[in-house]
Amino acid sequence: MSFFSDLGLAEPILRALEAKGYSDPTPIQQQAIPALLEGRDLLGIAQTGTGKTAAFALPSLHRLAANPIERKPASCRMLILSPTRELAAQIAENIEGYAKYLRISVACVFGGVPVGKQARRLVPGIDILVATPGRLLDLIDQRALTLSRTEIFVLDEADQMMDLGFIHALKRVANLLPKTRQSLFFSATMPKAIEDLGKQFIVNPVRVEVAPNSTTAERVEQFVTFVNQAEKQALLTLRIRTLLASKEMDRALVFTRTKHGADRVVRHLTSAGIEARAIHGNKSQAQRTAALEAFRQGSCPVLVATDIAARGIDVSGVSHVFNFELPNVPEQYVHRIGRTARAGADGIAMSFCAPDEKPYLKDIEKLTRLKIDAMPLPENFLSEASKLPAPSRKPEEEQRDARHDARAQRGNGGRGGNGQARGNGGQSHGGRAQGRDGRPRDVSPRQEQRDGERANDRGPVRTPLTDGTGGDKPRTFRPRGGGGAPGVGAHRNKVRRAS
DNA sequence: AAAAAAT
Repeated sequence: MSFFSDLGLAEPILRALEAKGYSDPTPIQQQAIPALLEGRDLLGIAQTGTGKTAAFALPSLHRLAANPIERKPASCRMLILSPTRELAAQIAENIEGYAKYLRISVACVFGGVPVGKQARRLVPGIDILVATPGRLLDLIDQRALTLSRTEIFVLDEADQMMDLGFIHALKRVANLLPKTRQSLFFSATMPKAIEDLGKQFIVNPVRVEVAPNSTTAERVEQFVTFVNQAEKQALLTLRIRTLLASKEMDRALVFTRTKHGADRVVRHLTSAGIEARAIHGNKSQAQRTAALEAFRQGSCPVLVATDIAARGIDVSGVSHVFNFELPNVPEQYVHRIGRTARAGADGIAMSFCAPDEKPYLKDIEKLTRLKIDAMPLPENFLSEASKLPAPSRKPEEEQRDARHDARAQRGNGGRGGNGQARGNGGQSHGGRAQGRDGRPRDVSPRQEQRDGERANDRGPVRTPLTDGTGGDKPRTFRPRGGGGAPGVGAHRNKVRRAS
């Protein structure tokens, strides 16, 4: 059983595989395809890069093509749900390739782009629909789609889809599906609680497990460097610069904990002359698509991402994954480093661990049953770090944020929003710019600027990065709660939360 | 606590 041709798939499917150069099924495909051809439900546990998509797409294509019932308007015969737009697009693209020689139509719907074209595509009905949950329900509510004739339901990244933020939408979708259907759940990790929850949606599934629960991708070499949060940026810049210079690095994916953090890292790298782009949920869909495309094409060697890109995203030549911050859900670590060492290639994962992240590292090592080797800081770290330039600012974005804050503070005052753009620099709003307690609100200055001012107030600041030699960018290192104005930080948080 | 996902 080591060829696709032994698995009983229809000839046009085999031809498409041949055209792609695939002849041997991966282990998960060997196990899943026969069961799925029989119409069984399936719980698939497999690391990414093991051929998950083909494992469910090939037998489903076979079954759909073998039973060519009349296409009904505004319906789909097979529905695949994905947690991110990029992953949905990638799945659809792969399936289109496998369906090349079949009369099977494939569509993909997700948010962030106009809905009209997507809705029109569904009018005559579609065979295979790949979707993210929000837009799918939107189309259903618009009567552009019904799930009453769906024969096959696939949940990719099932554990994430059953997370709190998704479970509601998932339950709605599940309720709209016919009772008799084939259901497939796939996930790289499958914690027990999630598996139990999933059993509500599947019936007597075949369980296919390729790697033991939560084991780390094996060919990824993993390291951890213990470093203060304030020094991480310099460390990342220097590491990437060295790896690029020595041609050891093809593409690097850098994960941050927050969307803001991703933008910050990009600014630092860019100002150090390293081309980098960010992808996260606050970017427009156009920006997200462009960033991923530039990364894929190779015109941009560094992609900085939130966990939006942790799962499934398949880009060849990702030689390095950096965890700028450690994920606090250990499973997420396995997903992240699975972006490298794909399809037989090697990969290196370098994690930065600040003192307060050590518990997360423990969790990760426990889950992967692996002790991650420590990699020391470069010998010349301090002196090299002090030579790095200050990051560039992003004025438009700052202004937009500031305006947004101000508007939120004023309440929804119709279209008064452009007042601030003209002239008086915002200060004249003082009368209204007050917190709820009536005290004047600190509207404009950014935290970095405050840091700078404070540094000047205090005279020379000894920092871990500059050796106290006073580089062009003083990096202040302020112990929490120490020094003056402890209320400022909390106040700022309050303001930001109001937006 | 953060991120993702509809407008």
